[in-house]
Amino acid sequence: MRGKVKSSRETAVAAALECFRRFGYEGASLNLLSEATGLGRSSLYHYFPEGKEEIALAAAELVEQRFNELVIGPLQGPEPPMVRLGKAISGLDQFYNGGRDACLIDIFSIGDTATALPGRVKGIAFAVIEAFEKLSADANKRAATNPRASAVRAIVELEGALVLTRATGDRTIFADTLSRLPYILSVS
Amino acid sequence: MRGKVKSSRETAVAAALECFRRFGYEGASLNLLSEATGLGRSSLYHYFPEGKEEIALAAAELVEQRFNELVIGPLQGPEPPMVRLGKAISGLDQFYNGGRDACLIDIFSIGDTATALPGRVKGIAFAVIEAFEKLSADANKRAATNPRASAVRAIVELEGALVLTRATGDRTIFADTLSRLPYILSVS
DNA sequence: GTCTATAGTATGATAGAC
DNA sequence: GTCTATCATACTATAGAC
Repeated sequence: MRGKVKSSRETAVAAALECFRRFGYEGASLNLLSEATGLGRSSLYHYFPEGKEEIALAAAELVEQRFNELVIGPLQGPEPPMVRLGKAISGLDQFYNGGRDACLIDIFSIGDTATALPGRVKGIAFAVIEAFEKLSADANKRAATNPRASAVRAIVELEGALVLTRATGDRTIFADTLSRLPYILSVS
Repeated sequence: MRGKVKSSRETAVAAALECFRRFGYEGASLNLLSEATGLGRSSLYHYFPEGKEEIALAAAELVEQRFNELVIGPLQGPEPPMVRLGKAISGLDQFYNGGRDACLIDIFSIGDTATALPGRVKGIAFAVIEAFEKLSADANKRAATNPRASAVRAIVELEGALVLTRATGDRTIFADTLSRLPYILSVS
């Protein structure tokens, strides 16, 4: 029985994640979360007894899992660096929906949001930086590049592109940044 | 009497701006705004009859004014491009408090925030892009650079650096981005 | 201009029937 | 597991005394 279709909780977390990305932590009210998940406020408390903070934490965990599948995993594959980066770029485009969806690193670092949340997304940020760093190091084994600085700059440009794409509505900004990643990380 | 010191409204807007930058639009409740401004909820409605949205709009206008003074004005000065950019970099460092304070372009583009707000900050974003673009064009009059793309990339890196600095607490990210601006804009 | 008081609504969260 | 009903609190906003 279990495993055949996604459980209510799983689908609920995915819907809640959309909510948080669109409206922010404070903006995603239980009413919105209830509508988005189709669960009813009380049912939400059945799946997430600790309330809103637990929903947000589950959303952050889902992001971590998806990022591992779509970005970090491909970056660590056995193929040549450029192939790995190509897969990661596709994953990033998918994860951020072509620049339309916000990043929790941005969203969950605003305000006095609950204690566990900023730490969780901070961890994801560092994991991505490390993965980019290793890729850049692999691609430049005897060159005098600075993989760490390049990796940080890659995340900086991705986060900035998402902000500016959201603010201006111009999705070419995000697309251009994706296409710049090989250059930023010195992977060719 | 009036004019000697800043009016209550002016100081209130400055305090409210701090609130919005720290907690976001939804997170900055009237209680927080009342505490921060020292005005009392009712007094806030005396200065801003339309309520919270008017306060946020006034904050956005203050940002526009400060940005003109600290960044856009210096960029348009008569000095050589590198001197102008140096002043703008100092202005950016001051405006963003060394990376500690968020950008309204980010904050006010989250959620279903009131109608006038996203448009207002979008305007500021385009104004900065244009100013950077002209500076880069001035500095590369017969070179084959792309001033528009460079200007967009400068804002992208600034916004991204602010996000990542806020999320990680590492202010060197913002400082490094400031020091990269001459390179990004091909101004030397 | 600032205050107290308060309206009316939305919030996060709980209890208990089914 | 989902429902209705409800709690206490916080929210934005208004009215009116001073």
